[in-house]
Amino acid sequence: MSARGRGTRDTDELADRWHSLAIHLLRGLRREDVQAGLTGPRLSALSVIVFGGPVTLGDLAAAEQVKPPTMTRLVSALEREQLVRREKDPDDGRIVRLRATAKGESLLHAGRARRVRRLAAPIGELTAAERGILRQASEILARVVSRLP
Amino acid sequence: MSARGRGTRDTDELADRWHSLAIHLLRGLRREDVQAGLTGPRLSALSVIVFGGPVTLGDLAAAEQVKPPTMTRLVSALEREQLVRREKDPDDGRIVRLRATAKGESLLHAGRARRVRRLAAPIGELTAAERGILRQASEILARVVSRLP
DNA sequence: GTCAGTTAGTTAGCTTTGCTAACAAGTTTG
DNA sequence: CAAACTTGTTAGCAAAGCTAACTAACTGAC
Repeated sequence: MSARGRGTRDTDELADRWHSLAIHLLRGLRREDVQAGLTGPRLSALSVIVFGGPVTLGDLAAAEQVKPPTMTRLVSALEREQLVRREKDPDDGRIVRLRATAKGESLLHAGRARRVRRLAAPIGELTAAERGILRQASEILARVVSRLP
Repeated sequence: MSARGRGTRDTDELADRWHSLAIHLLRGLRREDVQAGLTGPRLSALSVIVFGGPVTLGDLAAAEQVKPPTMTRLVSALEREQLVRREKDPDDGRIVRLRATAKGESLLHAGRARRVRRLAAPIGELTAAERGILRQASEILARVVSRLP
């Protein structure tokens, strides 16, 4: 079926609903991010660095769907708080490699736990079947997001 | 089952997954919002005004999960572009009631259509069953968001 | 009826995040 | 080697979020 074929009305309404949902979900969690000592974008970038090993600044910007100057600033903030180190690449002097410090790792885990706890509370109240639907939907939606034109 | 009972690991992972998904969904749509002539928060506020009839500034701020000063500025921006009118309440001089102008309504619909089209493209490629899951999940997640502590 | 307290919204000032444009330094290639 | 490309940074702008402090208007107790 084509993207504008049958079920267009349905599709549009779904799209709108998810857009609004994403906005409200993030606003609901923002407070917690701040309490964790890191804002959302910083936490998100730190998370990629922690789990994705040493990574270049450009790759990190691409992963976070952000332009390089924005990532430069995010990384500088993380470095100022000693959560991340910039390392020179021995082979290519232009490249900056990013690595999390021990402090960065432990802060990430603490912050993530605190944030997740907040969202996890109401998710934990759901039935197992409802959580199953959320799980399936998250996989579908991840695919949708990765295919945004 | 309690919120921290069985399935805690599962719940935490779901929470984390949805948080990250929301961030990336919004970043993917940001470009389109700008092209629509309105930023995301403005579009979102305008949407509440258009569909929710005349509404007070405080109620709108609460609905958008934002503090009053933030909403004052969003509304001022919308008013400057003549998308919204501030109206005095005849009974209570403190209250500001917000109403969309005709221009505001048409711009909302145009912007919404443009934005939705972008997200709707990949959603339209899904099977009907997958869309069904997304629909169920959106209802479940809306309940989750409304219960964020 | 007046005065204290509360409520609704605004103003001022700060931080963070996003962008583009312009630049510096390093690498590759012709 | 010089030209062109790549990587990251700096500078400067706008938007959105906040708190603190203020004005104006309403309410209630006396």
